Amino acid sequence: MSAALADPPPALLPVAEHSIPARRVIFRQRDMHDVVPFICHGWAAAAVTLSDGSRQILSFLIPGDIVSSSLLFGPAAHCMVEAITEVHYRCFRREDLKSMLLTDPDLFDKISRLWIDGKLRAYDLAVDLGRRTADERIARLILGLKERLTSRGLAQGETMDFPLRQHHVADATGLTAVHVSKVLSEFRRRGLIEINDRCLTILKPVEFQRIATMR
Amino acid sequence: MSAALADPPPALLPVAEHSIPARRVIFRQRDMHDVVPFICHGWAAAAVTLSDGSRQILSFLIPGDIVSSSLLFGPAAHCMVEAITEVHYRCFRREDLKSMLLTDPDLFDKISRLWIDGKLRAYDLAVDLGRRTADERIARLILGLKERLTSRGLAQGETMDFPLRQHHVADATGLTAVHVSKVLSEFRRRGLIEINDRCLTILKPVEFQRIATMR
DNA sequence: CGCAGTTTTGATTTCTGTCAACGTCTGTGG
DNA sequence: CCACAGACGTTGACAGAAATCAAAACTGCG
Repeated sequence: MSAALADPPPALLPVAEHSIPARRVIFRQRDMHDVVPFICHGWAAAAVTLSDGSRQILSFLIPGDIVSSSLLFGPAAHCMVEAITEVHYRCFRREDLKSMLLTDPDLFDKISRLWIDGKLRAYDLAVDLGRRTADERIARLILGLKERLTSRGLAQGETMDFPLRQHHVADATGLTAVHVSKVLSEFRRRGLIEINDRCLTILKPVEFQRIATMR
Repeated sequence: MSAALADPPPALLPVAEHSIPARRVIFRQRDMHDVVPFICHGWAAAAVTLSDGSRQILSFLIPGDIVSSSLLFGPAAHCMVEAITEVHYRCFRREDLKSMLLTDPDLFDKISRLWIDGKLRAYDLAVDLGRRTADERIARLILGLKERLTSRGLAQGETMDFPLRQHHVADATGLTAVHVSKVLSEFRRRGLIEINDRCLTILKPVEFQRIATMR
């Protein structure tokens, strides 16, 4: 189960709410903020862009996620965030959160959990990118998303929303969109998964899981 | 400059000091601890091992590093730590650190800095593994280590201790030891670096830097 | 000395990227 | 309602990067 601040502390009032259309950048790598934004609706991606234009997506953000958890501690976001679908998010003042943090040990634990989870996911990503094949990476991405969605009550059994384009999958797995297309086609051909209408269903959970955990 | 707790808070006394010989595991992925260990001498590696035996090194630990920064918040280390050289480290009680954390805002900032740095390095690693070639990854690993050593006064100009075996470099960069050997040979042949006696010197800093930042 | 761990080198294979062409879908404006 | 443009997805031929395999030399050490 992944930690999330699905219910922000009731004493805390958002200072702003925003709505952003799909494919729009929410904020850039060098931006500074004194607010901490939480996603309440839609999907986004946190990414880094290299000077040759290639991108690495570090994490997909779904409802309940902090947009950039380093904003909890300082004004630097450190990565670019882009809306995938239409996104609604709410901002809280960092100063408010910080002072609550020091007085409310419960909130402190919640935030620590959030941080540790984020770091573990960053490490998992590194392991995937460093040591796994294209098939494994893609299967693991899908299963990881499904697990996170499930833990927030946002999945329906083996079916889940899947608004990602193949280039998102490519940018997240360190592959090219062309290769992602080939791997997904092969998954479909083998009857492992099905993608219709921006929804993904895992048809053979056991076999699919095996691909993700080959090593 | 990378954050480090080179000088632990003076009021805090280590509850234990240890010395571990080279190549010995300091602790395992599933171990639980109520102490937070800091390296005071030697190099170690934090790694994850997959079931087929392949490993991904997530970070090299040098003097001043917390052995596993997730230990600040909970008893789970989440990865294996192995000594590369002989290592000396000191342990502090998590409970002591935690209660100081809530009273001493200065320490709080220091620790936040440490966390953010750790996470940024995890993200950098993911970007390197996902989007860069073997040459770039190896050059960046070397330069990253040099920078961290320099910021702690542990490097001598363009020369630094380099106790890593080629398999360490391979495990950290997602490559094989064979390929690392070929790339390092090529670097040497081009007169970019020199490795003698477990010491590495960057002979052409500008050119070497360029390899690391090609994209 | 002998042994285990390391490094080097070359031949070959596998995986993934690149390039290019084409088909589909979606939303927009006439 | 249709035409069109841009984004997206698919496919095949080919190229390139790194892995794998194998053998041999080197290193440090009990």
